[in-house]
Amino acid sequence: MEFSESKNIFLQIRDWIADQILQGKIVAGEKIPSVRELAMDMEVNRNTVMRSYSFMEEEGIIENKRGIGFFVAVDAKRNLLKKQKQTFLKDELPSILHRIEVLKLNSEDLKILIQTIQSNDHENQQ
Amino acid sequence: MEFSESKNIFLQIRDWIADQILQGKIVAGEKIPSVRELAMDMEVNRNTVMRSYSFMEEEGIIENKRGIGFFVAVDAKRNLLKKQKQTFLKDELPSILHRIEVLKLNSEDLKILIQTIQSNDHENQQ
DNA sequence: ATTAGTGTCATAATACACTATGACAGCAAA
DNA sequence: TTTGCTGTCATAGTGTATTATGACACTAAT
Repeated sequence: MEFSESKNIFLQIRDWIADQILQGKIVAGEKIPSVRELAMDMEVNRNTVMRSYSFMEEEGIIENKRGIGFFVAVDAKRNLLKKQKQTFLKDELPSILHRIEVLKLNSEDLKILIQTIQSNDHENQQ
Repeated sequence: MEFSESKNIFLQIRDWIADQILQGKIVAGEKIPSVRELAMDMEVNRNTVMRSYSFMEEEGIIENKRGIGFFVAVDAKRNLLKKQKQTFLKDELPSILHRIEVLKLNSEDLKILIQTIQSNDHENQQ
């Protein structure tokens, strides 16, 4: 995995796992990679992955079974959706809006963005 | 100034100055705060501000006059606009799109976003 | 010439993310 | 019971952002 320089690695790992859950690639009750295994795959230290997992455990999106490993919590996806939606609209969107205003980006520059939003309008199921 | 934990302070200072320039609050040729002064205002070390300024000098958006201070470069605004526009569309927009897809945010959730974009459509000058 | 304001350089100390490694306990299967 | 997975804890080392200070050269104004 390729990491960004500007953000802590253990948070990027967390974000990656969370994204897997939101995309449905990992479902509730399913086991996630062991600390050692993921550390190997991502060419990262065990302690760093451990930190990500501890962090996610406190958030309640994964749970530990002693001697076995970590598993996706039952309401992980629902909680992640709620929390991230709130974070995005409240914290990230304002800076995005400011960016768009300052850079004077118009409908043509952001055609893909508008298309993406509109395609979500036609999906009312859940 | 309030700093985010996740990003380097000297980069946040750079972003702040760049934003002032893009907004036209500081114009070409104008003097920006001295290293010591800005450090005081932002409650940050001199060396940290110095790092921001050195960084911006390498980028060509500010210039130094020995013994006097730093000044906004002539093409600073134009260069910043070009560079940031490119960075936004190429690096940041993709992750925003992915976020919108995963969180299934629709036109109603992002009403303000769409309005902001459309208001830029009616500004064809510059 | 003196004073005060500029940037600049050097040094040391602090804080923290990340790494490297070893050791130990719990669990499951052979 | 042994083997091989799990997580967990402890310890030490590295790199780097940030802080804290001091000192020096340049410029402008008195």
